[in-house]
Order: sequence, then C-alpha cells, then structure tokens
Amino acid sequence: MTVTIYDVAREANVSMATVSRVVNGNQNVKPATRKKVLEVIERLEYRPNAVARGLASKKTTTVGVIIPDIANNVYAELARGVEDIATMYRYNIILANSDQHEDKELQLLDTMLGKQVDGIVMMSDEVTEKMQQTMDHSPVPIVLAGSVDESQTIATVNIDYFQAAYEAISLLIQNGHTRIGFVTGPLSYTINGKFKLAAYKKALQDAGLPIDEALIAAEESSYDMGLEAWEILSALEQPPTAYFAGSDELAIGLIHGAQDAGKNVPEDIEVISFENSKLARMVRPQLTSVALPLYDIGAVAMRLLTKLMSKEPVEDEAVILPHRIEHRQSVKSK
Amino acid sequence: MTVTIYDVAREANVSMATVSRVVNGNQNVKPATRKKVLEVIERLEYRPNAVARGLASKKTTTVGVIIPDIANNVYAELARGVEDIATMYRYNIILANSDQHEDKELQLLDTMLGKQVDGIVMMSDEVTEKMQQTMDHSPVPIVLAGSVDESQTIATVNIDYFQAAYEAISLLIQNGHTRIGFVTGPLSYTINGKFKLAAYKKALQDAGLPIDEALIAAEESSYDMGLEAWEILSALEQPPTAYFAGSDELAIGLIHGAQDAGKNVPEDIEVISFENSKLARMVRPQLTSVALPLYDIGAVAMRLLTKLMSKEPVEDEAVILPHRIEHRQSVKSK
DNA sequence: ATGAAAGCGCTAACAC
DNA sequence: GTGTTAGCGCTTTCAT
Repeated sequence: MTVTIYDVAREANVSMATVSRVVNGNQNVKPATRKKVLEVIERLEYRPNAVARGLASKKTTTVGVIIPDIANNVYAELARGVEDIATMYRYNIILANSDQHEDKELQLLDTMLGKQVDGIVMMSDEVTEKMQQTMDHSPVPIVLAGSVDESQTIATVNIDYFQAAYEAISLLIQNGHTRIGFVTGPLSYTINGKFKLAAYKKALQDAGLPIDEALIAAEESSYDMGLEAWEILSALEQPPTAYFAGSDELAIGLIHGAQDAGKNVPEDIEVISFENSKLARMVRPQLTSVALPLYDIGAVAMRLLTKLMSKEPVEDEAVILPHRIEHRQSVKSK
Repeated sequence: MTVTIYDVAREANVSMATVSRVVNGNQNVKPATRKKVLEVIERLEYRPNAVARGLASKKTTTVGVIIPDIANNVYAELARGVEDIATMYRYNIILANSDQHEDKELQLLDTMLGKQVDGIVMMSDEVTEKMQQTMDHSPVPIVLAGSVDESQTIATVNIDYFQAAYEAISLLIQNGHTRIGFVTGPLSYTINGKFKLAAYKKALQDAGLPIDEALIAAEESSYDMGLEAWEILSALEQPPTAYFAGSDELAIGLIHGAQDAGKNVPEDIEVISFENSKLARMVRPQLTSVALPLYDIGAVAMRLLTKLMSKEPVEDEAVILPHRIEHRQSVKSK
C-alpha cells in the first residue's frame, strides 16, 4: 500500500540503512548511490514516516504550544512568533487552547508529553504551584512565554511589566492628573496583580498621590468591560481624569464610554493602554500605549526552547525583552 | 528511564496485552485485574507513548490545520472552531501558517502527511490546480474550510458568498445609492473575484445601474488599504456615496477616511462590511455587516472531518452554512 | 561506503 | 479473560 523505506531499498538495490542515510543527509554515501536512491524515492513517491522515525530516534521535531485562546489577538500574535521560529528550525507545532483553566492546562501538558513533543512553549496568566511542579518534572524542556513563574525555576521570556506600567502611569501623573483610574483584567493574573497594580500604587506613592481603591476596576479584559468601567468610575463623586488600561480593548471601551458621554479624549480625559496591537491605530483618537512585543516574546521563547532542546548552554533562562511606549493621541504630549 | 507498558506488565504480573487493554478501555478485563493494573500505572506514573501507539495502530489522533495566518483574526476564529471540535473528539491539532503561498501550502501538506495526521483541515483563499491534485491524492481525508474548491472534488464548508454579498449590495441600492464603491482584498482570491465581485455586478445590473470599474478597489484587506481606498475613490469626479467593504478592517478604514474628511457615516456615506468580527462593535458608528460565521465554519469542517476519518457516510461533502446581515449603524435603516 | 540486525513502545490478531 | 507473538517503519550501532 504505502511505500516504505524497505521498498525503496529493494528497488535501488541497497540496504535500508543506506536509504536512511540519504534521506537524513548523511555524508557517508557515495554520490552515485545517493543519486540512484534519490531517483527511486522520486519514482516511488516515497515519503518518510515521521511516526516510525520518531519512535526509533526518540525525537518528533514537534513542539507543544499551550495558550489560553487562539482567537484572542494577544495570544495569536504570540503563537505566530512561536510558529515562525519553529518553522525556521524545522519543528511543527501542536497547538491547544487552555482557556486559562488549570485542569485543562495540566491535562494538555500530559497529552503533549504523551505525544512525545520535543519541548513545550506555554502561556499562562496564572502559573499555579501544581503547574510549576508538573513543569519541573517534565522530561522535555518547557519555556513560559509572556507568563511569570514566581518560583523562578522555569525558563521564561517577558518584558519588565512593572517598569513598563510604572512609566505609563508616570506619564499620566506628569500630565497633572491626580485621580487616575486603573482598569485591567483579573488581579489574580500575575501580571495584573503583581506588576501593573503594584506599579500603579508605587507611581502614585512616589508622586505623593493618595491611592483610592475606588479607582481600581479589575475584572475582565474586554471592550464591554471598558465601557462598563467608564460607567462606574465616571459616576464617582470625584471621577478619574485619566485612565490606565490594561489592554487595547479596555482602552477603546473606556474611550467610547467617554465620547458617548460627550467628553473629548485626550482634552478632557486621557487614556494610556498596555498592549499596542494593531487596534491601537484603528480608533480615534489613536491609542498611546505601552508596546507589548507579543510576537517577539513568542519568537524568543521558541528560540530559547530550541537551545534547551539541543542542550546548548543558555546564558539566562529568564529573558527580559525591552519595551517602549508608543506615543499617539490618547495622551496629550507635553 | 521512562516507564513503558512492559514495566507496568511486569509489576502487575500480567502481560503487555492486558495493560494495553486497560489503557484502551477494552471491556475484556476482569475488574480485579483492571484495578491492579491501574494501581501500578498510577504508582509508576506510566504515560502511554503516543508515537509507538501511532506506529502500531496507524492512527495518530492528530489532524493538520493549515491556514494563511493565525495572527489574523479571521483565521484565528476559524482555527478556534476547529480546535474546539477536535478536542471534543480527542484529536490534537498541528497548526501551520501558509501565508497563502502555494509552495508553502504544498510543502505543509507533505509534512503533515509525513507526520501521519489522520486528516487535514485547510483554509486557502486560492485553491490552485496543483493543490487540488495533491489533495485528491491524499491518503487521508481533507476538508476545506471557508475556501472554495472550484473542482468540486474536495469536501468543503462555506456560506453562500454570492448570495450574501448580493444581499449586502442590494441593501445599499435600496437605500437609493447609485454609485457604490467595491473595496476588497485581491480578486485572485476566489471569494473576492468569483463571488463578491460577481454579486456586486449582478446586483447593480439587476437594479439597472451601470458598472463603473473606477469604483472597484481590490488590493489588500487591511485598515490602511481602507483608508487608501477612501482617498482614491472619494477623489473621483463622481465619488461613491456608499461602500461595500470586504472585511471589517477595510470598512473601518473607509469610515475613518470619510470621518477625517468631515463626512458623517451613515448620513453622508454608508458602508456595509463583510465579516462581523468583534471589531464591528468597536467603532463608531458600529458596523452593519454580513455575518461570516468563521467559528462555525471551522467547527463544522472539523466535525465533517471526523466523519470522513471514521468512514461514516456523509450526506453532503459541500456544506453551506446559513448567513445573515447584522444591522447596526453604518447603514441607515429604512 | 554499505549492510545486517537489534530495537523503539505499542497494537492486534490469534491462541488458550 | 489473558498471554504470545508478530509486526508497524524507521534509526542506529556494529561489522565489514
């Protein structure tokens, strides 16, 4: 039925070993032999069986990628970075969505290890202790992309979220704001709770400003939530005059909320976002935003993984990529 | 090193066959034996090797997914539909981006077949003859999702693009417009060239309206291209008073172009889009749009693939899903 | 430079 | 209900 390495060997009057050598680019084959084998391969339309190869060699040249949700732009961008580098190194990718459920993440990890992936890139907004342990026990290398591992025991690729958020809030403070709304997704997500919020408080503190818990809205990172956050915060007795938004969607919701209420951005209300997806340019006013290099995080994570998989020495297993603020129109420039 | 089925068999004092049976849920195992085996599995942390299993059974429970670009919302949405159903049927997914390059698509097809996937879901805006042939020769089932196969030989899942576009254009015509801009991505993409454009012409014709090639701008489906299309078309001596946009991004670009020029949408200019992503609600005015059920297309495609893979009889290999128009604010309601 | 042969870890008849 | 035994298609020593 399907043609195997044995068929090729027979047709070419050589052994399977020789066919294997030419298929794998081994130099120890006489050019004439190689040519002959190649011809037979072509003629028979032989296609090596990667599963058999994987069983024999204990390498599958496929890596697992676990992310919360591929339909979400943030993770899709990251996945693209991973895939591009994977392709470059001839790896394929098994992609799965966890929806940020711990049990699904755990189960996915198990499935992928069962499939004998050579490594795993994982993105999780909340790395639990149980996940840490499973990852530590993994027979193959794992790198966390855009995800914080508080145990510092797993390889990671991130930016300095605290510093980035601090700079963003500071920009608002410099513009004279004293009441700044803080709107993000769940604080249980490490990046929101341990970095963005901490930076928010620190920046306020450093500027001698009071922290008002009423200005903090952290529930879900969506457009509708941005709209809702505006409704709630703007109804306060002393509403914010500026907002830090944890994502572009949140920022756009906030801005539309303000505009629908007759406010102008940035004249009346200023908003700084934290993401800089292509959406940032697709609103009026265009978003001033901390640029989160999602694609690069994915790409670097995958590159790091290739090194780990081939046991190359790695300088640092906790990579921090540079970030910057993209100045556009939702924050006044001084 | 790693524990195999043989280790479990030895520890449990049974044969590999029995272990295999309990692992695969075969009922022909005495409950007591099953329990004993399960305990050993647990104790030894045995994890079946899917590669070995795949080699022996000739099934990998993984399917290939080839799409143009996962970072593009359209394809990501579709991919999510595929993945959800795949998970439901216990398949994993090997995901790869083709960037809509024929040679990459071909090569990806080959790689995946080499990896012994049990089936393939593919999305391609332009199914070439060569691809058709490769797909026809495939040893495993393939289904095209949101992609048209003009040879009618491969299983597909789509909506009636012609009809949907026809309805959209008609809506504009009913609102009294006689000069309607047509802005989409490349006409070489089957859906644009053979359906949307054809529907545009037909609708105009049916209404006794002339077709002006100058009103047709088909280059690239992006926000910037929408902006650019506005610049070009609005500069015409007799500029369009309404636009059909092939995607949400295009529509938003068009709208922003109009707004930046001091026009109001939908008062001065009406725009109907063809996609209805979550972006549609994130602009002012919100987009009236043909709802392209990307997630469903992906989900149904994967479901169809499961049937094909298990050789179940299939009623129709060319599924057409229903569509509808989501009426919002970029088109006046009568 | 090439071949022979022993697995890789599992499933799937086929016996008993 | 359980065990035995061939493979599945390839890589990889080890000889030669």
